[in-house]
Amino acid sequence: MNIGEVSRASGLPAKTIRYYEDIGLVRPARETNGYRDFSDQDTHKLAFLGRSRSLGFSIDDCRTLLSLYEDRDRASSDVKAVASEHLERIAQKIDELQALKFTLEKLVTRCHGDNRPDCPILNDLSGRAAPSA
Amino acid sequence: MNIGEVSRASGLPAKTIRYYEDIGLVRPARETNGYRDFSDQDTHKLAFLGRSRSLGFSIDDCRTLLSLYEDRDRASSDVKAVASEHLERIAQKIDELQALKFTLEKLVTRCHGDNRPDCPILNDLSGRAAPSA
DNA sequence: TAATGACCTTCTAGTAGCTGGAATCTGTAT
DNA sequence: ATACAGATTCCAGCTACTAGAAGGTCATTA
Repeated sequence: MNIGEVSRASGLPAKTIRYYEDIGLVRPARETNGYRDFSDQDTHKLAFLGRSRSLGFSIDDCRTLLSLYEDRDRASSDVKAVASEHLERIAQKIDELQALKFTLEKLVTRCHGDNRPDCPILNDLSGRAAPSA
Repeated sequence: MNIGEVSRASGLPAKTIRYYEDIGLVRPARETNGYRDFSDQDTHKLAFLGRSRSLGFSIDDCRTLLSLYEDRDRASSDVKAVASEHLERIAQKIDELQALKFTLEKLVTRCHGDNRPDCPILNDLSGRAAPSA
């Protein structure tokens, strides 16, 4: 399979697939003309990567997951550990963003948003008002 | 004021302050020995930047906010617009992350996490199970 | 005076994960 | 023959810093 087909099949841009080869996530064969020749397994691997990335796993996590996936003797606890840590980071990120959102909402609400220059948002940023978070 | 003092005063690492000069956010004077010489205004500006960045504004937003801050005739509606858009992006990011979290939680819960190789997480990633999101 | 150590300078390169673009080759259809 | 799609490589750029190297400056101490 040429890269274009694999791209359509996996939903990943060709550039991304080449990049994944660059960093050693896939190793497609080559045809005599130099074109990459992807096996079904390569394609499957790329779909796996696409799904993992879409769930927010880092490339490094993906590497680990992929090697666990290919290890028929892995323990599911190893997989669970990777996913749990990732989940933990996401939960933390959500908390941070929610705190930001809360602060920004207060500031935006307090700003009347008209033609006058007086602005609680700038006052906060400049440290001239008690910070809201 | 030397960069070290300003760093302590603003809470920003010296490296970051130099970087901010590089990209034109501050333009401190120079002493004869080549050291940067920060005015109170520079320091204030850096504190403004630090607070803005801590609220998650992009450098580009910071640039805008800073110019609005320094424009005594600005309309507060301009500031509010920048902040509202930022808020919007944050809210959207939170939504995305919550969807991820939901999916991952389901997967992690379904995985028993023991010594056996069978793993619903890998099954999902490999596309062998109906995706959970 | 010399040495030490803290502080400052500039420069380059690296981080994550691609993405865009240029220059060039291959394959297919007209 | 020509056009055009699709393939190749390589280099640069994106965000917002951060690490590190090589070296100059300042203040204190022996």
